[in-house]
Amino acid sequence: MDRMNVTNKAEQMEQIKHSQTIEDYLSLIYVMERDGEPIVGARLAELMGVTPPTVTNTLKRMARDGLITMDGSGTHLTPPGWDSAKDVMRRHMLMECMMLKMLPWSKLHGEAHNLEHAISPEAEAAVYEELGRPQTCPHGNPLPGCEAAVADWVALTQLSSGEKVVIRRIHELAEENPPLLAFLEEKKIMPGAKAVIGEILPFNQTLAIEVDSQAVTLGSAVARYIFVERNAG
Amino acid sequence: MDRMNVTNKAEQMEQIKHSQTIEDYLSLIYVMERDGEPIVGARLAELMGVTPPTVTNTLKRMARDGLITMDGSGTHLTPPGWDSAKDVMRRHMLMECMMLKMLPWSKLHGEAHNLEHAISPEAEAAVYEELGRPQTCPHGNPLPGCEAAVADWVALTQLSSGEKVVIRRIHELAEENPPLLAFLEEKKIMPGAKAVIGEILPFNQTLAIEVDSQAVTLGSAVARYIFVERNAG
DNA sequence: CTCAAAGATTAGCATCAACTAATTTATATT
DNA sequence: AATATAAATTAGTTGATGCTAATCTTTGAG
Repeated sequence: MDRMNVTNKAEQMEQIKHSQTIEDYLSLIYVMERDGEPIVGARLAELMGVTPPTVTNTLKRMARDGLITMDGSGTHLTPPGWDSAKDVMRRHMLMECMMLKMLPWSKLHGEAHNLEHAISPEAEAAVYEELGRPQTCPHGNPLPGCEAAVADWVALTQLSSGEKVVIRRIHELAEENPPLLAFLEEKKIMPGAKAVIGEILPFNQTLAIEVDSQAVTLGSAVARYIFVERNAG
Repeated sequence: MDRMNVTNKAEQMEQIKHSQTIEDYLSLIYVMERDGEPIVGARLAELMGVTPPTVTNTLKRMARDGLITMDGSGTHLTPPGWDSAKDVMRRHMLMECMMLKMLPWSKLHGEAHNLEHAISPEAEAAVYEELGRPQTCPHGNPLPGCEAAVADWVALTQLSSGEKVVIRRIHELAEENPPLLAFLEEKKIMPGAKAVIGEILPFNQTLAIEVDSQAVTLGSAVARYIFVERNAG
């Protein structure tokens, strides 16, 4: 009896461990669901670098294991799915923070993508404390539960020419593109950088900004994923 | 032509990536080969926590992939096998060092056992520099190429009653036993601790030592795996 | 309303890494 | 030499994760 109670408590606290593959799917679905976007298998296939049938199979296993539901209303995380997904996301972001002093900014995501599957809950907690309980990752994305910390930042695409801003956040889905991250780092488009909005050319799907006295023209698909703080100098 | 040369150079430098399972086998075989012990499949099965047929199959794949040879003279690492094995060992030990400030000593090995498969060569190099190019892991085992740093330390089983020593090294194979590590940590039998050899009872297969004013009796199978510095009391 | 593009699924296959059950091969010990 | 113990292997199975080829299903434009 006593032992059963202890076990039950442990199960409530500790996260069930999933395979690396499943954890990767959970991360992607988490971001999409958090942002209110539909879960499209074809999109997952692109982001995961696998074929659509592989996604179908994997999502079936996830549904079988109670992580997601797939009905007429689309694909959605279940409550246990949310728990596991938040857990993976937090590990991912803390691993990015941990490696901040070791690696260039643009390589943090890739490194953390591997480390996130390997770190134990105990080590994760130690890192969290060691780093002063961060609310965002080095790209400015919020740790699960800290969404409020980023709520006021707006996408570049919502701004007008001439506005002065501070870069605050590169969205998770942009992080999935390593050459883009390297480009942004080279152009110093990173959290904390001051910027001025330049020419906005909707017909050309571009938006120019000046960062560090250097003009950079961004495609709108990228600009959509860069969030800034307004009225900040 | 130029591109091929570049590729070849890269292959010489960068390590070929193997599965976590194969990396785990490589680590164990590395330690056994380094110490001149024969590679016995049944021993690998115990240490890996799998059944003997699984070991047979896995070793076959490793031989097929050119990591080991299995002929009349036993099982041995090939030159590429040595390279990959050293690479895994170094990553493992550096991950132990990296987590030293986050986790209790007895949990470093288990954590690093997971992280070792996840860290990139670039991050590994950064950690190595950050930590001041260590020669041993927190258990006193030598990084590949640093064997000389531990050559003078002797096993507890080779000492006589009354000798004053400093604990220097807990052998890799002892690290595979988590309860043992917890026991050693609790008894403060860790690198750096001063100790005095107590009663040696060969017929009982025990050896007593005093650490931190506390007497501890060790089984000889454990004592064999603890190395100390002599004449350092 | 038709039809092409996009998305999802089915069917069939391969590899890795496990397992059990049974067998074979050494190695030691009387 | 005979036998007991230890080690290794063979055969057959499973599940996760991938693939290709082919086949539905939507769904958005005309």
